[in-house]
Amino acid sequence: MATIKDIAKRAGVSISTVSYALNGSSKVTAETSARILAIAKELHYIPNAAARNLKKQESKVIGVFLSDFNGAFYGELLQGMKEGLKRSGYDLVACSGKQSHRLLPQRMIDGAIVLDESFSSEELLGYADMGHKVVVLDRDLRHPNVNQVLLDNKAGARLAVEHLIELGHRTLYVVTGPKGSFDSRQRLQAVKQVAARHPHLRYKEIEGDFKKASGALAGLQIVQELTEPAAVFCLNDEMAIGMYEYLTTTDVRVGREIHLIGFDNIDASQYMRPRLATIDYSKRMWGWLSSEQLLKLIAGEYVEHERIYVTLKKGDSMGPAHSSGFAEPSRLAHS
Amino acid sequence: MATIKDIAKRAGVSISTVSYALNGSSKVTAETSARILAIAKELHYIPNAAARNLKKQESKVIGVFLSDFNGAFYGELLQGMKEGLKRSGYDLVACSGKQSHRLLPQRMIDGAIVLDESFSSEELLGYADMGHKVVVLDRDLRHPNVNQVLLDNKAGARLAVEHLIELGHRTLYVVTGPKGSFDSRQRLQAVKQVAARHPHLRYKEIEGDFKKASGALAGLQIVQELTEPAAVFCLNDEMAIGMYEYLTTTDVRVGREIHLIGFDNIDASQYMRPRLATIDYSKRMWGWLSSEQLLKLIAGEYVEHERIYVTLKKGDSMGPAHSSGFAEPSRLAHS
DNA sequence: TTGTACGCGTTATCAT
DNA sequence: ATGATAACGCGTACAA
Repeated sequence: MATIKDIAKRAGVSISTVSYALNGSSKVTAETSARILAIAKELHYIPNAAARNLKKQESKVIGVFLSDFNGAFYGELLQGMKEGLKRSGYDLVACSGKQSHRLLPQRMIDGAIVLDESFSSEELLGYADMGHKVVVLDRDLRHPNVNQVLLDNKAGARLAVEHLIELGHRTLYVVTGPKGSFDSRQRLQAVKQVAARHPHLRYKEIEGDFKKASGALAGLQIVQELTEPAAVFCLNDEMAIGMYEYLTTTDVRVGREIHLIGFDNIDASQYMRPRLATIDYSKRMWGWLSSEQLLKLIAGEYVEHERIYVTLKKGDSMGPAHSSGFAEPSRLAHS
Repeated sequence: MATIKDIAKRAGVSISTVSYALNGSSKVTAETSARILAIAKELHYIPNAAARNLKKQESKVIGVFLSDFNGAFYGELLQGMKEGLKRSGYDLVACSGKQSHRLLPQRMIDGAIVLDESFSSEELLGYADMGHKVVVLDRDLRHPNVNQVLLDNKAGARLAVEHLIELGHRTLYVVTGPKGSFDSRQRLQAVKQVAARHPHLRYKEIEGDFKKASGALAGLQIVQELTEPAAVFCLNDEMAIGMYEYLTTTDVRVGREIHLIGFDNIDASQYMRPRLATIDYSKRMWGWLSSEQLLKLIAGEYVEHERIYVTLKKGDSMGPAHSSGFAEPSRLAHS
């Protein structure tokens, strides 16, 4: 490991001259500088991050904390973050698990983007109090050092429910996310608001956990009590797809007896036939904006909370309520 | 930011005493130690990683370099790595993109696991020469500081081809990965070896890139020239699923006119109906073993290269060749 | 228990 | 105008 000392010795100058040369300072003559650069290259010199970080009190790395690495839309989200950091000199590392939280207070990273319910708000506030900068994507957390970049969950849920009401549906099942989920709570709240304005709508909740299997399970339950066409709003696409896949093993047809709509428009949704109706938003922009906000926070700029707008993505999995006459109840196999 | 200096001042002792107390050394009396710990907690003391890393010449973080964050099996793979590091005191961070390579030479991480073709072997060897520890999952790279944990690609490809030959297939399309891919090259090589032993096998290559779309494209091409049942070996599941999904839009039925087998057994494969035949292996074990190997490398232990064994996962997407009579060529719509 | 050198790069200050 | 000296950031660990 070559250090600036080695270079200085070899070049016959002091370490400060080397440092200045390496940092392109005008305090060194062009020739000296060139000679030093040449020697640095020759020795494969690479500055030690620990030393630099210690002095500069920054690492030029930002961390994103995810609940796991399985999330169906993490790819695009992280891609967006990387784009937001492209020209900033910052690098992005993805972390998961309580263990890795230490990177923030220990200052190995200059800031954090959090999309992980299991990262407690108390812990986060503690770090914020210590001066660390955080952007949250999954909760309503107010602190000068915390910025929010949240999905417009309520608008999305409203769009979904109003869409199925317009299509004439009068029976609505809602499959929720886990109790602790901010997104799930917000979406559910909006569903209730809309439902309250439509008293003719029969409305029932089924608890899920945002994972595929819980969607399949909810599907099983719905099929068993199905007597007329029903609309199902799965609060995310993963559950919708889980239910979808379960339904293909029964005689119940999606878009006929059961009408499905999800939330997230993950990659797999576009491949379903009939296509899964869902709520769409740009994961790339979400990531991009998050990193932008964090950079501003780190730079000490004032930033307002941001909201990611959503749109309705129609699909034949959610059709009009009346076209299916339920003429043959025998089709409803209970497998 | 409280430092050991602050604690020392408050406790009326020297910084070295504080350091010993914090590190649980027996050189400090229990009372003093307790007092110091209490003050540390009170001041919300957290050691500065840069200072510690600088002194200890290690960061207790290892990095995994991925080509992107979209990979269908990264979730399980990374989960396996985390398990391998569980009790080691090391944390895992995932990185992507050339930018982030600096973390290794700058010593922000103590070692690297590489699954990213775009991370060049030259660069990697350079780092290995500088003493950095690396585990590669995607190439044959020999160096004292580099360990390989590779899939048994050849066995897998052999299993796949022999399976379809046993089922009576005489026409085989192989959809390859990108040219630079080590996995693709190895799999292809094994295919050729088996094919050479079965001269009656008509065998044709189609170039793909391991992504969904290229599978669909290959499907289009195959359908257009299809005159009798054919077996298709997509060198990974993503392409197989791409082709699968394309075929559902035509009159060609998977498992009848076209028999499909993939490689990887990604999550989505189990949901296809008929199920996608594929080559299976434990992503969790792959990750687990990789991190184990890296830890040993870092510890200076001697480690041999490892190989991840694979198994054949049968599925109805690959049925016997003879059951489909091709009685109605009109079924082959060219949509 | 404590003083202190050390790890390494940055930068203000001082000397030529 | 150039470049050298030294303090600094913070925690570790040896010598005293």
